[in-house]
Amino acid sequence: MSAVPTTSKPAPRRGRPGYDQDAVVAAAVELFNRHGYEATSMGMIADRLGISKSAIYHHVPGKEQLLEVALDRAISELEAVLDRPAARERPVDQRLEYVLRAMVGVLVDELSNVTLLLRVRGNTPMERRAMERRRAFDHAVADLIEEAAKSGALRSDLQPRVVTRLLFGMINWITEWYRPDGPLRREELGDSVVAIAFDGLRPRG
Amino acid sequence: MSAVPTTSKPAPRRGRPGYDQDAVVAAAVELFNRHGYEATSMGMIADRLGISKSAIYHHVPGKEQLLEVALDRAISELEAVLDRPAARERPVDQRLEYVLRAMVGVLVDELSNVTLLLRVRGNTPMERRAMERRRAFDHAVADLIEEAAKSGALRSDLQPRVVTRLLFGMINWITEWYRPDGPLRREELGDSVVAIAFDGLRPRG
DNA sequence: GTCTATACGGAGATAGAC
DNA sequence: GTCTATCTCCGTATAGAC
Repeated sequence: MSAVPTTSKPAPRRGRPGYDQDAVVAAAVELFNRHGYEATSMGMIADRLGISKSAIYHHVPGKEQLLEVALDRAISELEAVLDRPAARERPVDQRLEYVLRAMVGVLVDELSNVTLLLRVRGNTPMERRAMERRRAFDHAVADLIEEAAKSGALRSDLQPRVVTRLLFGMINWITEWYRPDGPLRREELGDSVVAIAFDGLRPRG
Repeated sequence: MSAVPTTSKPAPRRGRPGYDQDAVVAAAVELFNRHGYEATSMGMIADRLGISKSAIYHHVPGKEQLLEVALDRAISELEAVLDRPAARERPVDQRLEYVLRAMVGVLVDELSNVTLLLRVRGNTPMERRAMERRRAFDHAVADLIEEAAKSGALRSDLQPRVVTRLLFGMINWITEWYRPDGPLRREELGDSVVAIAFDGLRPRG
């Protein structure tokens, strides 16, 4: 249903060599994350790629589509997590644990695009559409947490909504510091998130 | 030592009525948080205040100082937390708990300014100075966490650096969703953060 | 403390050549 | 697929009147 084709064709392109849409979008996303979307000019993207401003318009109709392609990719990957069998066919507490780990995985794999998604403020209709999809995803995970709390798998003295926000904080903030070329692997990161979320830092007696 | 005076004079100003620096900065910060610093124009700030662009230059030498005043205020409040007696003169685990709660308090009290601080990307020397102060604060809290881990007050199977990042995520992300006019009070929020951080979500048997 | 008028550069986007 | 040239609008900042 998305208006933006992902253009992920692994087949070698024919014709004159040069950039394809994915490469242009990737360069744009890096700059959007550094300077903000609105403050990033087409000239900056062109300089980064070593081509002229107008050449970008061959790959994409305008600046906003550069953002839209990246946001669509990020939110689609997150949505896909909830459709996986492991996120649907288990006891609630195991489903929640799986989803938290999977969210960390998507964040790491799609770090730039998800970073961009999390920074969108809803200043245009397109941004609001992306935020709405994100909000639906957040709600689905919140429902999972509430279900787990009602089943007795989670402590009952905390508000599920607040818990959801705080867990999302732990995970979403990963985009602000994680570096794929660093020493920490995604699996260890997921383990740490789950460890704190379920058991906390105090040693168990 | 900051180059930017805070201009917090509660005494009524004399002379011609109009805005003072604090009011101009407050309006600017709201817009910076919505559109990003670079994408916010002096014209947008002027429109918000109902004055002309050039009138702003009476209160502040330029756009960058609007940012600097806000960042200085945010980081100063955070730094002050670590100087409080309660953050220095107790067992490490109690000091850590106090600091986490106090960070939540500062975030809530200085929500707009701290939000802005957390979104700075280091694109100018001034932004990098603010980030350096923030980094020093983060390091001080990280040292506290490491000290608590070594003393046995925290479990030893998690890397203190990763723990620090995840705890900062829970807290810093509060700027993305907390609304002061909402039903959740700062004390409850601090309690929830501490509860998850130390004990996690699993019921204790 | 605020205004109007203006300087000057850079923004997104298009036309049309190669 | 990329280029140069150009359109039109908006950016920060300044000068000087009230």
